[in-house]
Amino acid sequence: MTDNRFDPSSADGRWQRAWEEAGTFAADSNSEKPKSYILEMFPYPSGRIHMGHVRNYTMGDVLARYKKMRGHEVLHPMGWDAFGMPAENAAMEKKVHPGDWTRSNIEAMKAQLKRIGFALDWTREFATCDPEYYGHEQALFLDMYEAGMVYRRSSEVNWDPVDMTVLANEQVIDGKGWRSGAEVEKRKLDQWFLKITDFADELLEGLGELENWPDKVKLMQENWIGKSQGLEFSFDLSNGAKLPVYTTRPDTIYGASFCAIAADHPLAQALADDPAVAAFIDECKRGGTTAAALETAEKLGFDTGVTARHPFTGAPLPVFIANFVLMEYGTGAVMGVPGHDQRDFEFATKYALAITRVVAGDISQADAPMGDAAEPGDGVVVNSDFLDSMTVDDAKAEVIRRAEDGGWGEGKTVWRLRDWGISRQRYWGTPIPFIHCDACGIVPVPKDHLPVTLPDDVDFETPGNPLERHPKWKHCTCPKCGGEAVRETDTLDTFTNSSWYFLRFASQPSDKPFDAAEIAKWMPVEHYIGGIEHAILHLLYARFWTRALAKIGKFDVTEPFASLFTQGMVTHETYSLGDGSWLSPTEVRKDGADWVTIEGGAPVAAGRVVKMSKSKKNVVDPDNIIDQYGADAVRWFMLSDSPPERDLPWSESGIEGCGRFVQRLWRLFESVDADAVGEDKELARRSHQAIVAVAEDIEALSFNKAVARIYELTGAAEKAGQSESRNFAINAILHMVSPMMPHLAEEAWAKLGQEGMIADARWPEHDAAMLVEDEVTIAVQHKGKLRDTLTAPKGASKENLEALALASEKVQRSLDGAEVRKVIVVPDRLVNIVT
RNA sequence: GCCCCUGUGGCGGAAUUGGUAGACGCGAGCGAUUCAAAAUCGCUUUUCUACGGAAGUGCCGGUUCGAGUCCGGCCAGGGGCACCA
Repeated sequence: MTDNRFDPSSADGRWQRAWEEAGTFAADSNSEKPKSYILEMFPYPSGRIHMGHVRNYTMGDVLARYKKMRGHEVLHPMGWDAFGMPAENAAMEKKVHPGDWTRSNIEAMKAQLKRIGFALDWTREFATCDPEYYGHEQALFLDMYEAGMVYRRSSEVNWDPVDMTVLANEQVIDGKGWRSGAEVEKRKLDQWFLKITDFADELLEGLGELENWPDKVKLMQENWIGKSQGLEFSFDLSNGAKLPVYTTRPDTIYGASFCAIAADHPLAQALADDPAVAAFIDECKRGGTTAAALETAEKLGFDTGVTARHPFTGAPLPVFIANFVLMEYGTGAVMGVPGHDQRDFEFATKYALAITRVVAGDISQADAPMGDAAEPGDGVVVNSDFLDSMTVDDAKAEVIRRAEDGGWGEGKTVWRLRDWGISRQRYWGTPIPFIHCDACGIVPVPKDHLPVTLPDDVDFETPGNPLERHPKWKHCTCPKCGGEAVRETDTLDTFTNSSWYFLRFASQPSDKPFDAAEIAKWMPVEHYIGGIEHAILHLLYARFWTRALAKIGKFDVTEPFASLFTQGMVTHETYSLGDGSWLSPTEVRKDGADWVTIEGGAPVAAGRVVKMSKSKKNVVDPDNIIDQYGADAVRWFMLSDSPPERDLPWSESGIEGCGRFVQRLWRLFESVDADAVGEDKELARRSHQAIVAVAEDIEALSFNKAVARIYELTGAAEKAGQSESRNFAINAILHMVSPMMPHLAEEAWAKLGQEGMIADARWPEHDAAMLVEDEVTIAVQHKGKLRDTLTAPKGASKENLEALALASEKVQRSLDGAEVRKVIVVPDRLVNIVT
């Protein structure tokens, strides 16, 4: 008796080795074929592959394998985003070297990835902590320095007191460190910066050409870059100084009743000799920056006694130090227009300042009283002398024109985006390749001295930067004067590592970061797939690096990722005991309709379906699932049911269903009678239709729809009697599932006596003539409701369809003798009778 | 507060973009096979129904011969930004 089951435990590994030995997925850049670069965001080597990785890489894998079947030369690489703080945390907690910890994690995760059978080109694998990689990164950084894109300045930084490092604005969430969760402090430090603001305009404009990016991500980047246009002008102050302010509403200038400056504005600092002023400034700095604190924070001001002269009316406006004005945005000073800005309104109410209407619905409402809130909306300008009855937009332009003509102000664009602070006081990162010399100042490390490598002997017993404390590492000679000097001990933010890795995958010469000709062959990435959490940081930085390197003349690519796909999370039900403690899915079982613990049978509450996380214990380990069901069932599950951009709820019954389908397909493949003859036209037609539809679905990344179509055709083939058409259908199914369930497909391919591997096979051809149905089902409606369906030959005339519809007994019953006023016929689709 | 997205059976979700709502999967039920079980196969599964039908895609209204799809107004859930002048 033959065992007619597919056995993944023997087949999976066998085919994985076969692909590896044949070099099936190694990309040949000299190939004449059209090129496809498929990339998933490379993982941080945290220790284990989780289901989120599996979902991400399965999607990319289906695309890579499909593209190969379509005759493309595919680059589908994998590597490791290997620098970062968890390695240092592990070093501190477990007394291991960050490098050793990282490399053993890579080892383990690579073995896990290989078990899933991904079509990866492992020959291009690298980790960002390889000195070769970060050495080239240092070279690129020096190129950017030479091009004036890097600078150093003393700046107030976000200091994380727990991790003892500086954080980028992007890494501060609600005033807390993104990793430690500690309240972030302000400190002044000399920091390295990348001039991303020089690229603000093109990064914003470039979004326009990214047609295949989700609107959501583009919108988030647009908001992050935050372009606004307005007027910058200076008030003459009563103390003889000038006060530059920035406003996006110059049209409301006649409504200004005060000025407000930030607590750390130079003018405020100059007045800080007065203890009352100093006390107020201190109070402003203490204010929390959390969402909740801001929501409830009262608008506070301190009248400096100085007044500003209104540029048109000459009226004296009081100048306040105010807690709601930010030094980092615009000029750190604003004109307060209470009538049409909510913050100004609240401030004016508190300090009894004039609230004047200068915008109204129309000119006749100029004297309409203000309500209990500002009116920031559109309208016409009133109570504003020469601006009266102009639209808001015209008035803006007019005020800017007069300011420029009068030489007291100019139209200006202001960005929310700040320069990217890249200094990190950390060991496990790319050393910043600069040397500090007392005689020569800051000197770049000569390129032939690169890489500046990290020392191996480091101690993590005390917090802070181990490079700073290292006895020898930072001491060196100045490349310029040969005198004693010290190295820069800051390392680069890890986001720099992931800002160009896709270039290194495409081309990896040893003597330079990449080769322009090779980059031209592969870039841009055709499909980039990863999590929505990188919508701003990583994706903005990678776009910036690509544009910066293009500007230096490294290549012609401006946008690195032609199409972006952000996949949803893998979620799972949560389980908890009465005391609120979480239980892992392996600790519970279903007892009838209820959940109980496996040990002890205690009642368990099944909670919300949320992202798999260690803290909620609702994680499922891919390794265990692969042991149980094989790689193909897991891959199939990842593609089934949920649209890829949405969350995928993991379920035990779902994976079981996938395991069943793997066996069902195997039985179908085994049922092939190679000598079968005869045509089954209906099945043949459905096969051709599926070939077209599944291809379209895969190209649109609608894997759930492709899966559903494969189920349908499988069901039809199972029910059909033996025929050539049935063999054609099964062959089509085998090819269509091969990107999704490659091990099963190879095993069946071999068993059916086919040459070579299906990984090298082509996507099946369809016959356009076979797609057309000869009969169609026509819906018949009356009063907008479906009354009957009828079968008609495709292309039947309107008259025929109308006659057929009216002949229907059900339709006649519904008409009940009513007069037919109109009949709408949509050929091959429906007849709608109007009475 | 501002901006954006999403609401369809018990569940995940389809619906050629204005043309038969609920494909496909999961779950559930009934049956076949079996000494029994697993596995497998078949049928049923939106709701109500006086079995003729009627209602139904978060709610209210509109446009249309026809609305899950378009428009207006709500409600709920999720996400992003956040004192950005």
